[in-house]
Amino acid sequence: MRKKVTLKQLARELNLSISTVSKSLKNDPEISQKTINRVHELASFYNYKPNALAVSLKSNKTKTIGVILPEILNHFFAKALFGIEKEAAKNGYKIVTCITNESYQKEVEYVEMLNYSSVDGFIVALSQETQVLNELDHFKVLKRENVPVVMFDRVSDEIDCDKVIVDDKVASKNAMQYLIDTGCKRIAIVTTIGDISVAKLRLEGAREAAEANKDVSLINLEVKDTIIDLVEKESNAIENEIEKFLKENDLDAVLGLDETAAAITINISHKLGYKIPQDISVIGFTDGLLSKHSYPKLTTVSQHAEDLGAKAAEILLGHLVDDYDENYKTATEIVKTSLIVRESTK
Amino acid sequence: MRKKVTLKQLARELNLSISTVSKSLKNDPEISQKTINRVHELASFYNYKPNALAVSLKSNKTKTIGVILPEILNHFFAKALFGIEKEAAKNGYKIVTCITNESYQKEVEYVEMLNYSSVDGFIVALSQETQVLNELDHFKVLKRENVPVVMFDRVSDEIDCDKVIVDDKVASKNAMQYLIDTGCKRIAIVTTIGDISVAKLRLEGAREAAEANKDVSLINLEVKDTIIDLVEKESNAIENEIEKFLKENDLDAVLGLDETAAAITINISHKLGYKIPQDISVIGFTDGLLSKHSYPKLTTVSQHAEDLGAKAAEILLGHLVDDYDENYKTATEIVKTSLIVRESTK
DNA sequence: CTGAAAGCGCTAACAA
DNA sequence: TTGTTAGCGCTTTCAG
Repeated sequence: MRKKVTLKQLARELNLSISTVSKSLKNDPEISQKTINRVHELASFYNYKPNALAVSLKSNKTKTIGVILPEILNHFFAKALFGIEKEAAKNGYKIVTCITNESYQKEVEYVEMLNYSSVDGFIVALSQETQVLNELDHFKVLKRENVPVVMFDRVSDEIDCDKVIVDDKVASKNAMQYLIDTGCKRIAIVTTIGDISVAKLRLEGAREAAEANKDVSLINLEVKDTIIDLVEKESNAIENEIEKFLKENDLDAVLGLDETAAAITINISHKLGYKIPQDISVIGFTDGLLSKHSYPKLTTVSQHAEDLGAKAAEILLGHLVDDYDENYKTATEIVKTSLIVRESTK
Repeated sequence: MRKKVTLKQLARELNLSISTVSKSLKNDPEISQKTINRVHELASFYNYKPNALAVSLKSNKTKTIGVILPEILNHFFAKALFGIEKEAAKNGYKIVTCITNESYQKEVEYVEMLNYSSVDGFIVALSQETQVLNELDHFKVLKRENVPVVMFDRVSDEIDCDKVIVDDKVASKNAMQYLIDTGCKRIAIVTTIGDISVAKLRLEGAREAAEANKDVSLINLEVKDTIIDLVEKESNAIENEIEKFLKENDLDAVLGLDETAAAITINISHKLGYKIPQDISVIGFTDGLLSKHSYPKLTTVSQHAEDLGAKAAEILLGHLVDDYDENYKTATEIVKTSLIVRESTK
């Protein structure tokens, strides 16, 4: 078993002191060029790399950011993670990812664990349960210890930190307006994620658009089920509920507040013999795989998840530089959504 | 800014030496119960947690495992990651995740970076490019340094390490046989992932099943496109190619070697007015979101990605215990697949 | 130009 | 029962 080479060993082989070797590796001008060359040569011969742990212990920086996500089996968060990872890698940072599975308890544990592993900062999207309980002390600790946090998508007003969100309300309003503009009058909202902050905003936006057009009626179905169940189960319960709802209501459009709701609506419509978009228009949220591979393809609100993740990472990394002002004022960045019109609307 | 409390501070406040405090925290029997109690009390008052970096530097263990995935915008890998994360968390391990985006270069960089961050071990699924180039020196380095590696799904014979795979050949054979058993005779194979190891195995399996039934004919379409493009683009090119293929060939079944291929086949069939499964049966691989939310729902080979990930983690963790035998013989674990019959087959 | 020494926070062998 | 010391690998100040 070959062990990793250390400064000490290089120093010994070169008959130099550890500190000289260390400085040489950094091309410190106070070291002679000749020595610097000798050191570099041997170092690259052994493929020397400084031990990251030791550097971190000394510098109190790990070049690691903790990412806490509620789910990963969800295109939106997967894509955001992708954006985060890309941005982090570009700047020589690693990410350590924890998935709370929408559990408050897990979230608390992970925040603690990562904090004690000395991550340099956090990127967080809150779990559903955390949002419902509105318990955020675990983040207040970070605040007190001055660990930078950036929240995205699932954020909380209780915590004063940088945030990156999507303007869900406007997005939803626009989507609704699009349906209205294309002649839809009896529009239903279908959601399977009623509990979380973004769904509430989306609902509000849709309401506003509907209320501004007096001949439009809005019907609301909230499928009571957690997000996790949806992904894990065959989810017939949800489908049945949506089927019943579609049969009982005479609709000409559905706005799904999440991708699954929209996808299921499309499939149930087929089953019931409704033509899309002739009989019924459908719009969804989150431009994921389901939207691209449904039939017909789904018109959808794209939240630009990757950009969102990248943006969150960018902001966090900005706080990780040396000369970071402790008393700076936090900001909330709003990433614009766009309505991607495909074939499920007129 | 409140800083984290250290042993030193506890020691000072208690008028004890650092080592006494350290031992007390571990309930070392050579320390008096009284002292132990005092220490514990103050420690929990300050919510003391040992600095993970220092512990790691000392012990040469980080309680972190490096996970290298080709993609994350892919249900299979996302699910595997979920399984890994769960298993790791259960054992007090963190994971640091890197996404190669199917690039060899990135894979090399990440392996190096994580190795020099002293992860305790690796869980890897090879990138497409790595498999095509068949360049695996970056893993041989790990072998030499005795860093445990477990590969899953996308593995290589060149590397002697534990592996967790799915029996793709058998799975594919069974899927094919199922089509044959339900009366299909003119069966096509559609794939968009021809380059990677698993696709080749799946193709082989399908061939074997077809050849064993002499009245069955097999037609093959390999859509030349990388996986990444598929996910990122609207991918009309692929759809057009599949559409042309379906029109030109008189088929009664399609076996998609990846989920996307199967999902697109279903949608194109709708477009062409073919009834599923009456006119054409479809089977896919990877029981992801698309399979559950297609219409009709897709009969699919489930690779049990979560179990696969969990298994890989379990094996790796087994090597991370103290008394690990250096010269143990590596093994390849095969996770059974199952055919989930839904509505896209007779 | 080079080296000795202290220290990051912790553990563990050894002394007292 | 408690404390001293050395050391994990590195950086950095200060001396030589």
